[in-house]
Order: sequence, then structure tokens, then C-alpha cells
Amino acid sequence: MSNNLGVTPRDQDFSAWYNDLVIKADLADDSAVRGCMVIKPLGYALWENMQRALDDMFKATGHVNAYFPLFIPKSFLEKEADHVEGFAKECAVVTHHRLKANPNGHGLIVDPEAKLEEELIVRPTSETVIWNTYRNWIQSYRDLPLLINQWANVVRWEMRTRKFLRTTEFLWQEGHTAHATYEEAEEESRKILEVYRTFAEEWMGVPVLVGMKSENEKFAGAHHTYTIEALTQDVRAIQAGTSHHLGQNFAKAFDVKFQSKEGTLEYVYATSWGVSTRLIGTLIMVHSDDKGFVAPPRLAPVQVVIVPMGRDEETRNRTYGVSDQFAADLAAAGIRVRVDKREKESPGHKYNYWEMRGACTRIEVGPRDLDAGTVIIARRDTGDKETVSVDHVVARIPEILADMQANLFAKAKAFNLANTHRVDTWEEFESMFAGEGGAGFVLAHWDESILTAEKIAEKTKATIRCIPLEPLLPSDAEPGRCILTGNPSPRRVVFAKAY
RNA sequence: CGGGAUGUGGCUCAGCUUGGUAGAGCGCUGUGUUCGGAACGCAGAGGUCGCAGGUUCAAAUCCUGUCAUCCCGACCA
Repeated sequence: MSNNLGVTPRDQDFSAWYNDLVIKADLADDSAVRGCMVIKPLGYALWENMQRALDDMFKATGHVNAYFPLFIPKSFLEKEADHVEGFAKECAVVTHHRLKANPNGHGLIVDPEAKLEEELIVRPTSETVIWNTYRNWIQSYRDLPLLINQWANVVRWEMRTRKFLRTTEFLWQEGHTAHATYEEAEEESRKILEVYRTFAEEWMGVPVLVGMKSENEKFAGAHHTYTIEALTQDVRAIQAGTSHHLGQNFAKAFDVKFQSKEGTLEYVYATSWGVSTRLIGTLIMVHSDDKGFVAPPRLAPVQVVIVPMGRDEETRNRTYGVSDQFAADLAAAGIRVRVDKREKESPGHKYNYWEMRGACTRIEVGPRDLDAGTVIIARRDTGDKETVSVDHVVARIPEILADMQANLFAKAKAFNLANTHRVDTWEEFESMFAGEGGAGFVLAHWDESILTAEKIAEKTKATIRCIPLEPLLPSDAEPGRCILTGNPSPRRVVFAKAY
């Protein structure tokens, strides 16, 4: 389409397609602040659906929610060495607490007399404030495990931002748990990783690789990091969630000890884990198409849109009546439904409008079909239309939604498999990543040296996305020779260009 | 922070070369038409042309400065 109604086609410019889609699907808007965005009602409804599903899973695994402050005293951030190095370069800092009228003219200036004794950092993540608090909460093994999650906003002053994928401020959840033993903390971090995998695959319909981060990619301050990695339609990897085993690093930095059953004083073991509004970006990049946003039914803000037709009063009375009845019955069945009664827009306009905004199914209620006692149901993922008798609609919709949920996952899974490659020579490896775009997941041998990983990244822009917990193929777990150095490698790891 | 580009009604952009009373399409408001894949007619509303300074009788247009945004890289969830 040459006008500005649609989005740039994916094969023309994937990046432009994504940017267009986020705006035109009404998910988010630009804000007055660089790198920050406004999440619009439709995008926020999607986030709320994600939150609800995840929160239920956290609760079901024994976690409770709490809330910690937005500000972190600068000194806290200094306490864990790796953590400082990871986050110091991207922090927003509060230095004053007051403005005053500019004595030289108009406007306001920062009041120099209102300088803070100690600067406050706007949290990039909350380990430090939380562990400073946990010190007071944990004395005995009886206080453990401590299983807390918080839903919050955080700020990371990134140089370059993209809506949902990387914004200066973003929304997320961060779980912070404390345990008596290494093994318990390990179990916790793996349990949450499984929650994330389940959520990604069963709710988002996004297949993911489950694995461990290499040393150079792990969280700043972690003992080790687990990750789920998805593959976008432009065959790049995207980290969709991480779960960290923090070992005793934060307990030592914040002096959090407990008295064991045996009476000894021990440092606590910790985990932290998070997913963010980046999941929305992931969802878009995996499922959406040139007509706009495609939302998996389980998370979609609008599962059914009903478009009644008719210009004259008499026809409208019929189509509106039927539509309202559908809406009431579907809502009673727990389905998120809207009736689009706007009178100025043509049906065709509404079809495109709701396809752009990711409505999963559409019921077209027109006078001609009603004469035959039927309506048309169209589904968003395949574009298929079917004629359904009026009294079968309420039963049929959930079937289509379930089928669409399964189909989105199956399609993405097939795409992942088709874009997962095994490479054994450097020449092939280098040429795969030579172009501008991604090259999918590439399983190759690596000698486990950070230096090697850095050299590979420098030459190809491909990074180690993860070391799969379960080999994708049994042969992936067999030893081999490093793709770059030829040194021994215990197993294949996953390389990709990443978002 | 480097490289590139752009700032003109809500949006997309024309006008600038060659200074002379701010335009189009979309959207918006009202109204009319028998609404099945982005309908059409009629009547309207809406802009100190990013900001500051300069040149000039006269600046969206020329000059200087400045700010901002976007895209590409380096950094990252």
C-alpha cells in the first residue's frame, strides 16, 4: 500500500515494519522524553494480561508481591563489584530535591542549596535496595526461603532505544529470593526458568531455547544466569527472560547472614529473575504480519470484534441486536469481546482497523447472512473465513481461539527449526553471519574461553545466546573442535545475532 | 559519542533553488447518501513554518547559532 494506512512490509524493511506497527496498532506512542514511550490502552491491556498470567504462576509457586523504593542510595550500588561495573554507565542520578524561579528571567532552575547529601540512583534493578532490606529480615534458617516478587518500573540509560524492546524506562517484574543452600537457590532459579518457558510457549505462543548464559553474557553480579531465547521473523535472537543464581554475592556485599539449625552463621544464597515489557516487543516480532499486530488469543486484549452492518435504522436494529447478544454471551463465557458500532466507518475499514490492532477473530454480522441465519467468522492468523449459523457462534469462537493459539506456536516452532543450523567450519560460520541481517540460531562448537567468544563477536557480530540445558539433538552434546580456535569443545552452543 | 537525515495544522508531505498575504492529501467537526475489504458529496475548524539572532521595505524561503527527533554504529533486558 502506498498510502500511510498500512505498515512497511517486513521484507522491505523489518525495522521500519516494527516501528510502524507499534504506532499504528495503537500499542504505544512517542513521548516527550527521549527514549521513553507512552504505553497506550491497547498495549497496556496486553501487559495487564501478561501480568495476570505470570503473577498467578508466581503465586502458585509460593511467591508473594511487595514493593521497594524507586531510589537507591549511590553507596548501595558500590557494594557488589560486578554489579557496579554492569550498571554504573547507564544510571539516572538524582542530585537535588528542589527547583526555584530563575532569578535572571523566566522558568525554573535547580536550587543549588537543595543538593542531596548522597545522590540517589533511579533503580536500574533492585538487588541492592532489596538485599539491604533483607539483612534486617533474615536472622534464622526459619526465615528462609524468602520468596518475593515486585512489579515495578526501572530506568536504564541506554544509548539507543526501540519501543518495547529497549526503552529508557520500562516495566517489569523482578523476583528476589533468599535461600539457605546453594542447591535450594539453584532449584528456585530453574523453577522460575520453567515458569518463563511455560509462559512464553503456552501463553505467548513463542517457542524458546532454554539455556545458560556464557560467563561474558551473564548478569552483572550473578553466579550464573539462565535465559530463554526466542527467534524473531528476521532471524535474530531475542532474550525474553532471565533467571539468575546470585550465589552468595549479594549476601556478602550486604552482610546478610542467618543462623543455621546447627547454630553456625552462614551467608544466604540468592536468586533474582525478571521479564519486562520487552515481551511485548518479542510477541510482535515473532507473530505479527504486514497487516499489523497478531496477538495470541490467551493474551489478546481483543479476542473477538463484532462488526454489525447496515446503514438504515431497520437493518441496524437487526444486526445490532444480534451483535449485542453475541457480545453478552461471549463475555459471559469469559471472552474479551468488542462490538464496533462506529457509524461513519465502512465495514472494510473496520476489518483493516481491527486486523491492525490484533483482534483474534471477527464476526461479520450482515443482513444478507442474517436472512440465512448465519454470520461470517474470520480469524486473524490465517485470514480464513467461515460461515457459521447464528446459534453456533458462541460455541465456535472458543474452538477457533484455541486453534489459533496452537497454530501460532506451531508456525513459530517450525520457523525456529527451519532456522536452526549446525556449522563446523569457520568459513561457513563467518559467511552465514556476513550479511546485515540475522542468520537464525547457529549451533557450533566453542572452546569455552571468553576471549574466543569476544573474538567471534567482533568478527561476526554473533554472540553466544545460550548453552542449551538439554541438547536440541543428542549429537549437540558430543565433543568437538572450537569453530574459531580448533581447541577442544565439550558441546555445541547457540550463536546468533541478537536484539 | 561518531556517521547520515529531518524539523511547515493531529499525521504524511509540498512550497525554499529565484524572498512578496501559508498549501495538499489523510485525519477532525457538522451534514447528507440503502455501510459485505481502508465509501462519497457538501459545509467547516485547525499552523507565531523547532527556537534565537542577523540581512532586508519584506523571511517558511538567505546567513549565523542553537535545540530536538529519527535512522545507522559503539552500549544493553
